[in-house]
Amino acid sequence: MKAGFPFLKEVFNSINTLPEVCSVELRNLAIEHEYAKFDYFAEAGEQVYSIGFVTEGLFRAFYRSSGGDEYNKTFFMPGSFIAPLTALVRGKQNQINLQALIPSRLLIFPYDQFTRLYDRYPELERLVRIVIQQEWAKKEEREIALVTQTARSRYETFLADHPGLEEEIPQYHIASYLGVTPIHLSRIRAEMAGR
Amino acid sequence: MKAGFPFLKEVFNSINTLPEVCSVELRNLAIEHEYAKFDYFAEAGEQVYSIGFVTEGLFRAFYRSSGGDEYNKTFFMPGSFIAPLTALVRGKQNQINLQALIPSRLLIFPYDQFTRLYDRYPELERLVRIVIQQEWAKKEEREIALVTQTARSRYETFLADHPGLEEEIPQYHIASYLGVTPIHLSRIRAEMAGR
DNA sequence: CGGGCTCATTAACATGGGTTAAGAGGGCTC
DNA sequence: GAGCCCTCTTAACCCATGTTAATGAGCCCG
Repeated sequence: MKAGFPFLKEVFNSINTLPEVCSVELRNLAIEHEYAKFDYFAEAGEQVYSIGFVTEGLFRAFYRSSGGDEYNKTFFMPGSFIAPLTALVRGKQNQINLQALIPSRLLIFPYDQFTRLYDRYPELERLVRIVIQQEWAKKEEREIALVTQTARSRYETFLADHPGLEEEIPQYHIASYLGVTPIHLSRIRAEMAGR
Repeated sequence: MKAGFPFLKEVFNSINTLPEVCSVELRNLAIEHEYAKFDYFAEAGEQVYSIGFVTEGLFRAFYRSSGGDEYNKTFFMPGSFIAPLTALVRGKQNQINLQALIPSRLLIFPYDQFTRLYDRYPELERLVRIVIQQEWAKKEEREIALVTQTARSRYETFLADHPGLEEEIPQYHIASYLGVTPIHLSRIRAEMAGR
């Protein structure tokens, strides 16, 4: 039961130390859930109420355009928060799909109960603020890369940032993350190998 | 003296109500500074120590590539926080230029003293968390738009999101924000007018 | 072992947007 | 009013990347 919780506690404490009572409340709030390959934690079109913490496996966040094309925004490795944040924050219908790419496990928290803990544990709110700040900084880097770098150098950055991930998932997921077609990624790979 | 402070207080209270003592401390911490057109609040290459709040005018955040090309990330209207957040959070050298596009005014806070207030005023930390969450959501939308939409529809979105701004700044700033050359923006405009 | 899958590669062609260059219009200053 | 600078536009050409289509490799399953 809640086998992933010690891992969560370890990750949280490395960001901002929480009082023991707060950890206990978090543990009581969490449910642990297992995801098979291709299962969804959240889907576009739904109302959403939860945030998750990845304890095992791998997820992706992707956006599906009206034409049906998919664009991968982020990969989530163990130790990350995973949440349809925009929908939760704005109370709007979710636009972002969160899907397991391999068999995975999450600790899941009801968002309203989680945020209600902020009132009693400012340490938790601080932890969340810090995590979101870091995510904001990552997004800034990615935004700049998308506009100023070529697809090839974004691929090189991806390889450096996600060691080993290339072997675990199909290349079209990586292409989608880079914002190019699988055909073009294939060309880039040919070009990199050829010289 | 600190003419912009009532405006800051109004904006802050519309996000999360702060205790009066906290407002007083904030006011004591702030210095007000005037910026002429093209003055910088922060420049790439510096160490940075402050966050600002725009009370009048207009700023842009831009990234300058190694080749010297500029890419505009954000425009800051009155009522916004403005800060080189990535550099502040990571303690690294700043990469992002923050520049006034018209004569402007900021309320400026030393970042370390501002964040130290979080310990005594969780309400302030909550306010910051909420603001950053909203900014994160905006960045998500922008990221998706950059990858999935054509330059023309990004321009249409820009016009809807920034009413009136087009008349205030040169078009090359808008082009840069859209991630295209001024030449191409001109083509888009011709195409939109022609039909 | 043969027939479908899925995924990656390759080629031919199409297109969005970059680059270079030239010119036009508006607003300065002297 | 002449010259100058800054901004925007237009045109010609070029390249990165998308699209469509065909081929091949690996794999699963009956």
